Amino acid sequence: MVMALSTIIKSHQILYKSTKAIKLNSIFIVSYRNLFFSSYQQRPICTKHQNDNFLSSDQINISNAFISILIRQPFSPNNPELQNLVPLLTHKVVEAVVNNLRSWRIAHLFFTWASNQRGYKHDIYTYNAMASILSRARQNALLKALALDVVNSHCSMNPGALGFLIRCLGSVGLVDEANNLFDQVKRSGICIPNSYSYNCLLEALSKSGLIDLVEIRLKEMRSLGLELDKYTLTPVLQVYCNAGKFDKALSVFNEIFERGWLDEHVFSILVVSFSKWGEVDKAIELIDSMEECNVRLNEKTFFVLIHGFVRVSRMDKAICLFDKMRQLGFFPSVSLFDVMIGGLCKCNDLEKALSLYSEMKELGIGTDIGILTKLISSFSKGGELDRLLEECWEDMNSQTKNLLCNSVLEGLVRSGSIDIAYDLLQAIMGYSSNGDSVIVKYFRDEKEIITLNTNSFTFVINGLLDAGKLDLALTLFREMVQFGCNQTVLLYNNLIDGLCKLDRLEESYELLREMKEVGLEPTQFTHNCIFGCLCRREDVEGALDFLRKMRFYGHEPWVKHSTLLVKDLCKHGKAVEACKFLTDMVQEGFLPDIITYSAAMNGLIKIKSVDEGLELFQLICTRGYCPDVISYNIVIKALCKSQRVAEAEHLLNEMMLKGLVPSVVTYNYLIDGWCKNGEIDQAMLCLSKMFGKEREANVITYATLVDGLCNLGRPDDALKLWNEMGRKGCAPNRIAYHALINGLCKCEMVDGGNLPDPLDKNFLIIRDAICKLSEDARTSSSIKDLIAEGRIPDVSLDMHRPTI
DNA sequence: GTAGGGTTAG
Repeated sequence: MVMALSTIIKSHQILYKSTKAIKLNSIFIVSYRNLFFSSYQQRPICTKHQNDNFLSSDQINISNAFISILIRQPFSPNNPELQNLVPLLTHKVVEAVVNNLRSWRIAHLFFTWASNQRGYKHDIYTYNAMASILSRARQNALLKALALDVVNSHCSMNPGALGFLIRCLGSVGLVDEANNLFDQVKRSGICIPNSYSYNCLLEALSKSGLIDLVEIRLKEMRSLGLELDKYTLTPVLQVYCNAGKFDKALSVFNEIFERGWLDEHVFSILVVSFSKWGEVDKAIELIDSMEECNVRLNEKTFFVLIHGFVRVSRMDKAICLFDKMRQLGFFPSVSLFDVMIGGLCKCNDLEKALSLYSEMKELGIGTDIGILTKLISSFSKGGELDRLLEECWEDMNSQTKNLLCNSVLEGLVRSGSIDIAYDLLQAIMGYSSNGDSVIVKYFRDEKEIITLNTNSFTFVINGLLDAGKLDLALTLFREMVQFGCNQTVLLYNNLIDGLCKLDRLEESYELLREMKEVGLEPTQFTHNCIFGCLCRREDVEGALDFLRKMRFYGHEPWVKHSTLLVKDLCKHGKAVEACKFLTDMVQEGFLPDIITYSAAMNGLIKIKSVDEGLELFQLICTRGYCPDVISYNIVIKALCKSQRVAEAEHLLNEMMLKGLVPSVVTYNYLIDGWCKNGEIDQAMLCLSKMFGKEREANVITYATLVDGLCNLGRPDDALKLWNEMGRKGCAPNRIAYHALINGLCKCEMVDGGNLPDPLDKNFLIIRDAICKLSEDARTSSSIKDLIAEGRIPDVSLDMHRPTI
């Protein structure tokens, strides 16, 4: 065998070159490892895996031979070199090869190839080696297949091996597979699971939150007389904690306690859960009792807990833990100070934040610019920035002061103190400023060391723009150049945007011209600010001209602007012009979208005719647009309003066939159409079909139907529906009340003296509606008129009105 | 340092 292998290995060029006249001994491994390190970045063989320790030198060499073939791409199962090695395939070799290939893909190809070789069959160790690699690579599908393979192969396994496989499955969430595999091997007698196997399964089930299964398995363990240990109960505790099952978690915790298994991990699970449940006090109590048990939280748990407390703004407890942590001898990191100071700033406990900052300095932790920035933005909010500066100014070198300057500017702007920011900038620029802020004084005294940069100006200019101080922003923009700061595209954009929003179009053009002159390329945003302004002005020709210029830059006009233009034109009765604009846009190569066309359709319908709207609808369909629910709604509405409900129904079917889900608006239009068409039954049928769907009927649906029913002289049904509306939890509004009272008046129920008995529920409804309408300023006068005319009763006289 | 525009009842 040694001879045969020697021949094979010698046939490999790589090995031959690197190993020269090699013998089958450990020298080969060393040189081979070097080879991989240098040229293949391969993990060295025979170091990481326990199993490798037991490999004979033959086995090592065979594994190496396989690997050297496998890492040469591409892998081919019919490679004669591989075939030559088949007689040497053993479980140990397969395991070593799989474990030492860097690529899980190649490992799996090899693993599959091996399973197809005559005379070779995987055992649980090769399966597990592969499973472990697949789980680390998160190859769930392959891992699932492997688990099935294990079961079907009936390969024997001990409880430990079963546990290992279960953990592989569990770690990638294949918990059903783990559970099934467990049962299958147990049932078939392949393996008799022991406590360890069960513990592995419990851990997997717990991680996936499967409480029921955890309970079943635990019971199973108890009934089998298996010994429970710490590792059995810990996942049980975890699953209860994660599910918020407070009592059960506590009872498991107590069992762990009674059995003397309490450790740091168990404590941490419960403490972290308490904090997640918001039971901050209980968490603290538990930490105290841990001390009695001589168990310490570790640093990571402290960190998690403090973070958690800060997140829910329980700074008192966070401070408590922070102190405790330090009492226990942990040295808080700068990131923990960051979290604590950040939390205190958020809660506006600036006093404490500042004192923590001092402590941090005393501990010799350097000034952190992130922490200072947090402090600065809070202190500037509280107007006490000077106190902070007093505290930290002396600790800062000129570089830090310089860095801090922009943070101060940013903090001031962000906290809304744009005036102070502006004063500060002016002071550093050497201009006199009106402001007398202490912050300004600090920096003004050291203005020589402060180098302003583009960011300094950007913060303040943007702040001024947000505050609506466009002209001040423009002045600063002009001045920044003298301080050697470059004007940027961002600044030009923001200023142009500001000008356009104020309809100062000429100045925008001026800035646009200027930015091009200084070699800054306008962006889509720049152009669209101006395009939007032209659209808002309803300047169709201007917009089209500008759009042609934009095309030169390859910039697309934002369709929201075109839509706005179309909508505004339609609003002013210029639907035809709107359509012309769209046609021109298309000719320029810019295609409107379905929303723009919907706006145009709606306009055409309003101003011209239903048919012209429909025509546009058909046209865009033939051009490949897919109308959405709203575009269908627009045409359905048009058809319903003009008594062409059958056509509307046809469109409803069409949209549903396309997979569109009609909205409540769609149904409301149709319901109104049917009501007006005298097809009230159809309308009521529609209502009944809307129940239980996502498109639940709303107050408009009911008001429409109430109106419809009253118009058909069915006041009793209208009142019935009104009751139903209340039962469904749909609150009536002013329009609905109006529809009811008006409707009832129309069918002479109210003024005809046919009111229900005052003790009747319907009477109360009517009275309530009249009250509501009387209370509303928009309807009170017309209600008064109706009362004066004697058409409806004056309910204000009714002093004994029971509440409904 | 980049959005959000089109459709309901009396």
